[in-house]
Amino acid sequence: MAEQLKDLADDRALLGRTSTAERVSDILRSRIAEGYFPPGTRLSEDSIGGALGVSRNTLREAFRLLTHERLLVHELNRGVFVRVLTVEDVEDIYRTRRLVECAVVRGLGEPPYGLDGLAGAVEEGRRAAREGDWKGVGTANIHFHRELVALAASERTAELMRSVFAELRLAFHVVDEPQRLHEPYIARNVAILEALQAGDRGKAESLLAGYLDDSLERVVEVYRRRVGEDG
Amino acid sequence: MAEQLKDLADDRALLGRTSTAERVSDILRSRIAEGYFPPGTRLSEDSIGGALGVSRNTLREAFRLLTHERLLVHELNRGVFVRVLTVEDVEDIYRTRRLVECAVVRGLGEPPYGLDGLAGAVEEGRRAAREGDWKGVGTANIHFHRELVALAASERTAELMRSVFAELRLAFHVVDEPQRLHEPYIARNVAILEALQAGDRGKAESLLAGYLDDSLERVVEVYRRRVGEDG
DNA sequence: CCGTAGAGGATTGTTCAACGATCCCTCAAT
DNA sequence: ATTGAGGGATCGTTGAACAATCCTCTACGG
Repeated sequence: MAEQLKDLADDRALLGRTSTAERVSDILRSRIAEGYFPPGTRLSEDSIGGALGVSRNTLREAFRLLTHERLLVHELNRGVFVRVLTVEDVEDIYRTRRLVECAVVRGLGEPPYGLDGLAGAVEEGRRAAREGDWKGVGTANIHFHRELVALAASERTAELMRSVFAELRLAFHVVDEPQRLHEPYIARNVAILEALQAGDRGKAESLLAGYLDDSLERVVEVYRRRVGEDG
Repeated sequence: MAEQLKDLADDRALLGRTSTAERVSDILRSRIAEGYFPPGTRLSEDSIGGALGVSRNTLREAFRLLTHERLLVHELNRGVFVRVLTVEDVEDIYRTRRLVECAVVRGLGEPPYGLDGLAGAVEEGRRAAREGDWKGVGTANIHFHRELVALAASERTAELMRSVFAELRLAFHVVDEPQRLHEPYIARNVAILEALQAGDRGKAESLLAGYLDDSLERVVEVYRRRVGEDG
């Protein structure tokens, strides 16, 4: 009986957590993630509230949730906009990623590790690449690194990085050259995974660090050009 | 509860400045930090909104800010409560601290570093200790580690840890043996600072790791006993 | 032709009242 | 001891109202 109650307690998370504001924010979050609302878009209270059939108060509550996640920015008396990351933001994102992700790898105990999630993300990326779905490759890439962070088995660390990866997607949407951006890193993720499978943390960490440095450089390079266009 | 509401009404005078919701959250945050609202307390929208003289909408926004900082937990249709950390939470907090703080030290470039903030926090702790203000020692201790994280010069990393440290304060308040908890670590912070001043990152990192391990053990030990009392 | 001031419309900021939904407590019945 | 019904309290959401602010378009003067 105790077993069953424990399992039931896990399901509880799937049950009650559905206020209207949260559901609205879920919808908007995924719309933003998929690029339906590109960075810079203004989200009008009237139109979105009307389209979704919720009141302004509820919608504003959803906006606030997403603002806390740094996906929206709020400008007084002007409304909320999908965040436009600056180059400094992108650099800070990668600074955080390098700090945390490398620390996760370094902090791993003795092998073997639970690498199913990582292997799954690698496979996901390969499949998307075969189908020419470069956006899907980018998503799989993010999944790979999210799984990597999950190896630390720290809820707080995972949550921080979830938000950081969501921000990173904003940068990817601005860049909008998904193949050039994501293709080179499929092989590198495989190499990291193989190093971990071999139990070689040191190699995995240095591969990861190199990956992040290269990725930052590439993203910033394209990003700076792209942002320059608008100004 | 009646006492508390009366006192809250006195804070109403401070409500002259920035966004109302932020000011409300400032008030509540410090009230929680000082233990005025102990963990587990339910914060009623009606009574607190009435005592502070703000509308429910504004108060709910303040609640949301604090919920995002993990100081409050929100239960659907039940309201918000001051968070009660579990032992697992405390362990996760220290897991995150160890991951991030050690990574920050490891990731430092070549010396010298900007250690003024750290030195200031050490001095703050010494002064509080001289005055027997053990709660102040705990605060200074947190400041020390916040300054340590600031060395990474990453806005996102700093923000994560700010929230983690705020949570930690909740644990400290439950434990409520500030001298036993904080006194031993004044000297250890000094040692870490000196290692950094000498440019010895490796030593600083191992001192820091040892500090965090000991601190976790001590907090968890007392915390588990303390939580056991309530059950 | 250009720049500026101002009027008007549109949008957001804030509060309030109301109603339904949910939870908790109590009490009676099995 | 467990179940179920009822009542009271609180939360969730909506809709409306009004003030404050921003944006656009127009008209005026240089």
